[in-house]
Amino acid sequence: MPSRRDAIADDLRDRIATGRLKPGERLPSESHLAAQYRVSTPTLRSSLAVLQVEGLVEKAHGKGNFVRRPLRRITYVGGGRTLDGQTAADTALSVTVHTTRIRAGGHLAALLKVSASSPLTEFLCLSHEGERPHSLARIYVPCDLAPATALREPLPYGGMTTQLTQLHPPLAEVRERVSVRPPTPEEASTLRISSALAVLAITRQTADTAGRVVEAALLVLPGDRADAVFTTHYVIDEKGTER
Amino acid sequence: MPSRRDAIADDLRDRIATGRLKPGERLPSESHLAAQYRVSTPTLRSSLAVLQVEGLVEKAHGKGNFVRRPLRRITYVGGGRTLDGQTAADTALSVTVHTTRIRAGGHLAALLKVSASSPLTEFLCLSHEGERPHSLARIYVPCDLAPATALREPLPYGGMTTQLTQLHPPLAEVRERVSVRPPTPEEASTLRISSALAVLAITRQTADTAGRVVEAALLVLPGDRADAVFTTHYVIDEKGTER
DNA sequence: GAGTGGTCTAGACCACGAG
DNA sequence: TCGTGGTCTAGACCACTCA
Repeated sequence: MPSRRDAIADDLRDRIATGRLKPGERLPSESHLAAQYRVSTPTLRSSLAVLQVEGLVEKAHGKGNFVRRPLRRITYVGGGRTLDGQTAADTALSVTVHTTRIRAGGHLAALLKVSASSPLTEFLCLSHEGERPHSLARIYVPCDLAPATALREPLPYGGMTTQLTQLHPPLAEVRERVSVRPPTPEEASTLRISSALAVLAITRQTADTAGRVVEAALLVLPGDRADAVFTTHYVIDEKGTER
Repeated sequence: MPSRRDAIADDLRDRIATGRLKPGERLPSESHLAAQYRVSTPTLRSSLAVLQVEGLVEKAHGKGNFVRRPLRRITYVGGGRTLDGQTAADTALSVTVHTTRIRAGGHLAALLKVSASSPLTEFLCLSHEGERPHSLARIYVPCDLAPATALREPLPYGGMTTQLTQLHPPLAEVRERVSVRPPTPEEASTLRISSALAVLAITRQTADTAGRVVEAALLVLPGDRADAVFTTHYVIDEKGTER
């Protein structure tokens, strides 16, 4: 037997799917809905929570619950085609970059395969699509690979990309690990997502032909809007099929 | 100011991290904990819900709340190295496969780039690691590529892999789309995960050199245990850097 | 100030698991 | 049967938004 919560969530989901509740529209207040469905407000709120993690409803404290506008999906393209990973070209993204010099701690040292406390340049990137926060990226590069001017005049977004593709030795391999987890409180607030919504977390390592890790990135994308796409081509040589 | 819920969740998380609550151990009952923390049971339950989506606590109706044993991570390796995508070799996975003949609906037809209602063979794979459900895979192959015996004697897991790598024309490209979403009720129950825990959903298309999609797969992995790893190599030719 | 959602309470009743 | 978690109630009080 379906619970009241799920039954109400199903009904509201249907009202959204069939357009009886339109994108951007405000739902009746929680107390009104609770009265309509003849349940208590906590029960009704748990129904809304279901729709919230599905990305169908957006809550705004003091204003109401709103049907989410059909969300433009974010597509992360893997494989190092764009080093920053964002399809920054087609969507008008505004990006703020903070550049800092830090020292590798335990986690970062392992990621970049450098000794602990070796100097790194951190690019902290927050991209917006209009008013809406879009994604969060922390990119780490060994200091000798980052332009010395980066601290004073931050690179434009993607500037590090062209910088790296001209390296010697050249780039050889991109390794990306995708996982899903709840956002940290900071991530939830900067991305303006509910802490109940999972994020897509991508850890990227880029290495050159000498095996040196020239870049590592920690990317965080809101789980309800983000996809990551990876394309791998098989290469045929004389001996058989390889990768 | 942190809410009571978060404060209690933080405290319990700390008790788990420092080993004062050990893996597999049963927590005090919810009413006991509520009394200890001097909150009502709904408040305490919401704290446990936080730890639950973080994968630290497991609830068992009628038995209690348990600290999760450190979970062996599932790593999906992308790029078609193993067509089934599971690292079946090193972990003792038992897999049940159900083979069915179906007709492509709208979604599947688009995925396989075939006309609607063209015949497909579906491999419904549920893998277990010991007692614990591990992952769910629905693999679709055009009927003429699936061995005719598949319906009577289901292929061993991975059998379709070797079948496909020997194709003519040979395989050319694997395209994988990773996204995160809440599980469907069926997925939640077959994978034995809470419906509040997001899953990693991977849609895979494998094409041959003629551009024909020879396989499509819908993979579902529990979000608290799963990673997906993609490795891309750059190929250098005389003209410059390519992929 | 009026209305909204956010948090929390102190219970009630039901469903499940184990002895 | 007993203790457990699962669901739900009918409120209270606070914080936020907007007129």
